[in-house]
Amino acid sequence: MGIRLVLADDHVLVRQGLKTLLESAGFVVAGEAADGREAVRLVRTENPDVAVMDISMPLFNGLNAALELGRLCPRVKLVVLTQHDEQQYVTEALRCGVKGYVLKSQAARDLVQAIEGVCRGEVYLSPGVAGAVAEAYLAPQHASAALSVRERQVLQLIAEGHSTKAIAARLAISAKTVESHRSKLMQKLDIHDTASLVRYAIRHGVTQA
Amino acid sequence: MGIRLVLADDHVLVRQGLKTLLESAGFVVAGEAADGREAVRLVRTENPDVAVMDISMPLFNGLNAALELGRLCPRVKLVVLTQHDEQQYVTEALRCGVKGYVLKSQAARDLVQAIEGVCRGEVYLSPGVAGAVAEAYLAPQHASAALSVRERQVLQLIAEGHSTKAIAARLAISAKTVESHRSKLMQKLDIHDTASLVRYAIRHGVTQA
DNA sequence: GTGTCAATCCGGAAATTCCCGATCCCCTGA
DNA sequence: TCAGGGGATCGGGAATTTCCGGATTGACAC
Repeated sequence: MGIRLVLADDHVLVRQGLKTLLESAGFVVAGEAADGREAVRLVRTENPDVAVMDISMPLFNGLNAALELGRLCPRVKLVVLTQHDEQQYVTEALRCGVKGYVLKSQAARDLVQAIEGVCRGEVYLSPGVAGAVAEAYLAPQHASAALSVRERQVLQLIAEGHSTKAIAARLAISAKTVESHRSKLMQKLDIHDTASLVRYAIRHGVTQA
Repeated sequence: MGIRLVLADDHVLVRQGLKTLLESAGFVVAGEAADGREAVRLVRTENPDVAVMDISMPLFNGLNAALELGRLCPRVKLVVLTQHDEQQYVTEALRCGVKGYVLKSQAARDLVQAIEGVCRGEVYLSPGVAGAVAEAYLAPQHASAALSVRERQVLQLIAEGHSTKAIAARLAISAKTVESHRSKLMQKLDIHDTASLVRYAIRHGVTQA
């Protein structure tokens, strides 16, 4: 009998497509969920071998679900789907107990291999993100992944569109200090342009679009 | 013979799923593309009945492609897929000549109906966005910001974090021209810093956070 | 055929970012 | 107690980018 899995994605259209793909690959889709909360409930009742879920879902996302499943059903392996290949996403997912990390930009075969891999107890990463993980291990700064209060403050002001000079004026410090915080931010986040900094801030709720 | 269509989505995994769904619904998928540019090229060579594409794709998104197809291949009907049901997204898509607007949160049947509808010359909107369009008619507040195709394209690349130089290289134009587009953008939108430009782009679905 | 406008390009001044280093202060652990 | 680490603060100078003004071409409308 095939591997049983639960599938979670807030987009019904995408979910139906994935379901079809996975079934034609020989898996059994034991249930579907539209958000993380529902996914957790489903995993507890269905007790599948693997849970496959999108990370970005409304209300209760895939990583929240991952943490909860890690506590409640540690036997169930978790494969997440995402479009993000940046280092911070991958490492954060791994910290949440995710066993498989698959990029949506990869073909279906990649997802199939990930599911089979985690069932054998392996950790599976899509081609292209393994490098990010290696970097994270080599770079000895992941202890300082957390931003300081001042840095977060500067990040918010940058994302709100204030110039370095204006930020300096508002915080009553030198423009050079603001630059310093900015570069520290970029270093910590492995981001090297303002636009990506803004997107990071929005994604992390530091400011709004 | 079934309706021929071209499918564009930057996520291979999602695209494969959609392809399977559409084929089992009796459509013929004549080609697949990973971004708007490729989609336009494919439509011109394949000359399908319908183009189905995700709005949010990197480098050259679905609405850019919509505008270009409206000029080059007005016969080909366009159905866009998106997760956004807000009024501004819908009306903007309609202004770009989109004939079908389907939410990813809807089931596959909705997409099938949309494709069949636009082939009969109808405009199809997913349940839930019709109301948004009605609102837009009642509240005629726009009168603003009709960006040219090129400007939208530059805006997207800026918001994705590419430098002026990199954008120039990708578009095969002078960096000076990119600067020119950028300043035109800022003038039209009354925005005067990159961060706000990025937030604007995200709010209007030109790129995502 | 004239006017408008998008798209392209350029020069030069002004502003900003980036990469180096440095000081001060606070806290923690040996 | 004191050495060390890290955050917060500043600066110089090179490199890059933005900003402002102007200018040309081609498409399309009236």
